[in-house]
Amino acid sequence: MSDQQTDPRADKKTYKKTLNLPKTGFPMKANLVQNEPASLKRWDKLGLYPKLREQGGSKKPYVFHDGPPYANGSIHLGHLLNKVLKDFVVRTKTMAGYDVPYVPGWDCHGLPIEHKVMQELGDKAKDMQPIQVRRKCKTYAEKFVKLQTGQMKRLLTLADYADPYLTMNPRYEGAVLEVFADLVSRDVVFRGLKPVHWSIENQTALAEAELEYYDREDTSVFVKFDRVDGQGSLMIWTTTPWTLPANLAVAVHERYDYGEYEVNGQTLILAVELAKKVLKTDAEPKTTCKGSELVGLEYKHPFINRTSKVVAADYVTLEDGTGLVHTAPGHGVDDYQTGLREGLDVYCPVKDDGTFDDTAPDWLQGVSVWKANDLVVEKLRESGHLFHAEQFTHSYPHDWRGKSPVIFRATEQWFVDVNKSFSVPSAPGSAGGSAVGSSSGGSSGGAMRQRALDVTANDIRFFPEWGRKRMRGMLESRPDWCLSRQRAWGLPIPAFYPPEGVEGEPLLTPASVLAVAKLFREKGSDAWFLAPPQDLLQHYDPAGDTDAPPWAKSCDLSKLVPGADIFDVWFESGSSWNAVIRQRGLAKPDDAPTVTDLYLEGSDQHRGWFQLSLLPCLGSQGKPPFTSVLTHGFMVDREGRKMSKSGGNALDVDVLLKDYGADVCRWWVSSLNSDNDIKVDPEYFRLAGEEYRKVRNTIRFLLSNLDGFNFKQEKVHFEDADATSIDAWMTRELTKVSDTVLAAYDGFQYRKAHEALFNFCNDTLSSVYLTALKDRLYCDAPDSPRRHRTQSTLYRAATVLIRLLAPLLPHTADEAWRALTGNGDDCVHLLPFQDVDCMRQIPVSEDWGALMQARDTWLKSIEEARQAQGIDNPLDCGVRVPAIKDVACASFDLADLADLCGVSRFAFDDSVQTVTVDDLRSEPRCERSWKRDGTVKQRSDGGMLSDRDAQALGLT
RNA sequence: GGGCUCGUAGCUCAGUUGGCAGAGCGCACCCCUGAUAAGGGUGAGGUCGUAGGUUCAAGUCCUACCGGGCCCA
Repeated sequence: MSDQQTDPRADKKTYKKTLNLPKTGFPMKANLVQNEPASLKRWDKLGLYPKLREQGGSKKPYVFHDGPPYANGSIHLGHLLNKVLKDFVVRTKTMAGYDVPYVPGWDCHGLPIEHKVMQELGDKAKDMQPIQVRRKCKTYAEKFVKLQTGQMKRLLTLADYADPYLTMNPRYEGAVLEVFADLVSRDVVFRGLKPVHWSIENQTALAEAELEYYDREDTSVFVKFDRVDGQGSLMIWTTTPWTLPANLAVAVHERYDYGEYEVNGQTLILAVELAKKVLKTDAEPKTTCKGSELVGLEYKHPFINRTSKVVAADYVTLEDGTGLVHTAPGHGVDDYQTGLREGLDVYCPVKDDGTFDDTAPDWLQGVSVWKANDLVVEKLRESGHLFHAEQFTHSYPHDWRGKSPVIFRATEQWFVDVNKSFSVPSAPGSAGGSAVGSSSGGSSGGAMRQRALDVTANDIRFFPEWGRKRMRGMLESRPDWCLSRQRAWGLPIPAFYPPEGVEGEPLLTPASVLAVAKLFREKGSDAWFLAPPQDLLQHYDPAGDTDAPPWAKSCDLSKLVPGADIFDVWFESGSSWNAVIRQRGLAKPDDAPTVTDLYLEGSDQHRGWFQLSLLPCLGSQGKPPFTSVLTHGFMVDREGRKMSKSGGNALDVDVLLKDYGADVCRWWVSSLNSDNDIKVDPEYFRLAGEEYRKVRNTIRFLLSNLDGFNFKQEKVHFEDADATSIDAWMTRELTKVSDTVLAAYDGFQYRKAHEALFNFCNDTLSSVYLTALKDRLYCDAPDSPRRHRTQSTLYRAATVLIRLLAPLLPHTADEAWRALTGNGDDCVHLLPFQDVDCMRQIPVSEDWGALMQARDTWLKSIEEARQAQGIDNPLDCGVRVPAIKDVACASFDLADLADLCGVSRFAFDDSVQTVTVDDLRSEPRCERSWKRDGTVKQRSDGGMLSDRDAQALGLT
């Protein structure tokens, strides 16, 4: 006995075995990198996604639509953020009681893939037919869909990966054409001119990505454009003299100063700031004016019988030239925009082969543009319009394949007119073939732009709210939508041109488009490149189509010439509300104001997918595709700079998953304010891992103290007398955290949920409640009512907490849930959030708020006293405090309060003015609970024990 | 250059209609050793991007500027 008293280790040995110490199979170490893939397999085996669909039959649907990432490359941090946020939506809405079918998709067509494939093919590409290139592209896209699918699954995202949507699938292609047919029937699709980069060598349009810039020496000229009123000349500058025949305007900047200068008896007008450099003189201008005063001034073309006007444009600069910009809408993008605004023709006298057509002056007809440069200069010199010519070296675009210089040239393209009013037949919506041709009794009129502005202002919800402004600005400034591209890898625009020798508009009617749609649905769009025209139109009868152009009605279909244009890929992805949501029967009812509930993408998609889904949907259905638009920001590094592979500051998702696991990455995502820029650094994942461990350990403590406890059989029903118990307080806290987190989930505020959950684990549970419980959990008799009441509460905490965490930490929550139920086949993801209404019935003293607030000051006093009196262990302290105003102090269990302070004894004592800490070291210590309880005395086994501990051991 | 947006503690972020600058992490010091590669307590940290203005009072409203981001040009 004396040994036991002198050697504390002996105490341990004696009584440790008599305690109810925590025990669980839920390990402290998560080992996510190994265990998460195992979870994936288990969910696959269980059929989690299909099971949820079965369950969902009776539930209200929540229609959430995935925007398609591009099927190219490995996923990056932006995908991680986007996909995890989307998964939060899917999982929180599912657990909130909705049916949330979620079809992931990929954007498969388009230039980046075609470009990559062409690069890989190298010289071989030149001899290949479009269909051969397309097959390579398809294989390429499939490869990356597969790769990315695996990576997205690894992020533990829940989606219909068994049946994703691919924009290159036949059923998808058919559905896109059905949307297009609707737009055609609204009469908003037209053919117009637009300048594009044109390779003369390959006689094809090129995209920006297919250009390579090299230095090139050209003749630059300063040219005098004589004023119609004879009062001098406008001086312009250009490095492409061959574009002068297409000059239709001169642009000035309204705010710049322009001056009239006398040179060799002529009056020349140019920007004051550039006069010295151009005229090589210090002469002062005769007069000056603002550019705005020049607007409207008429001038004569130097060698064509034509007058044009000065217009204003804000892209005019004072870096080169004269401040007066030669404007040829057929030969430049800026020029084209200006031309549109000013109502100028998109005039382009240059043919496919780079020679001038018969609208050009006769001395240029048939001449190539490169030869024309010299001819034009010579002509200007002869007529006295040339002020100066010099060789000029500048960076100039070249065809990436042939390395030959390209030109800007207006070509015929397909457009959607966003300013033309149309009406939409009333429900049922078309985009499936029901409404062909014009229809009466449609919905209200208005052009696409105006309709889009209206719904943006009034009907759509934006998260964050400023998305509304951003969308509006982009809609206001957008031009007509150019739908066509001159490429191979895409969805063909199903237009047919008349046979050679026949004049007329191309055949493109609602019925002809739907006929091709039907064919594509059956055979895929490869048919366009394989089948003869009469087969492409096998579902079409021109004679019965009132919209068909006259020539087509009597034409032998086999003589038609299929067009070579494909759709802008944005039209394909912008039709996904039809090609995925409506086609799969997932849409909201036809009479609902929108097709889906939510689109969620990066904020760049205000211009991209959001807008380009909104426009076709308004055109086809007369209503927006989404009720709500949720956006997130972009990844930047810790200095706030953009992340890029070339910048060397990009993080690899595979590496992050390997180092931290998906749940930690997801926990990080949930911690973000994702409205705006998101700073990323490896360090932040380490910190997220630390927080994750904290949460995991808290759950582990809950589970480890529920070992052997059967909630259904042993749960304690709270009586009124329990209202002042610490367990009642915890129950109230549970309802609070549940309310907070569910409200945050409902409003997509995952950061708020994250914060509430972490603080609940870290503070409410770990620091306050669980710490206070240790004594009773470990030392009370295993089946004591007090311990059972606490375990009932622990169980409730576990079930509420684990389910709230499930959307954020799918693996860990699942693992914990199976540990809680003891059934390895259970799956928390098949359950709704825990209903806490039954817990609200449990009586709770309203005094707990004041007590918990007071606890902070008690702890501070205890700390100070321990420092002052040299008391190491708080269990060597007793605390006496004066009664708290308006609190029924007498009704509280002093043992609860002592445990909340971590001391051996607690009392309300009106004889003290302030918190008083007593040194209890002279009193005997219970060798089992280590508390200096007043009841400690020697027991029948010889140990010094308190009443409670003696009772627990059955000793007297 | 234009539209939208952001700048608060070392880090991540809260800060409603103007009313005494907050939380968590990290850090420092201490405790426990019966959650143990865990757990608890206490504490230090800020000229709210800069400069003006409105106001009794500004992180918050206004103006300009500086530095980021997205989308355009």
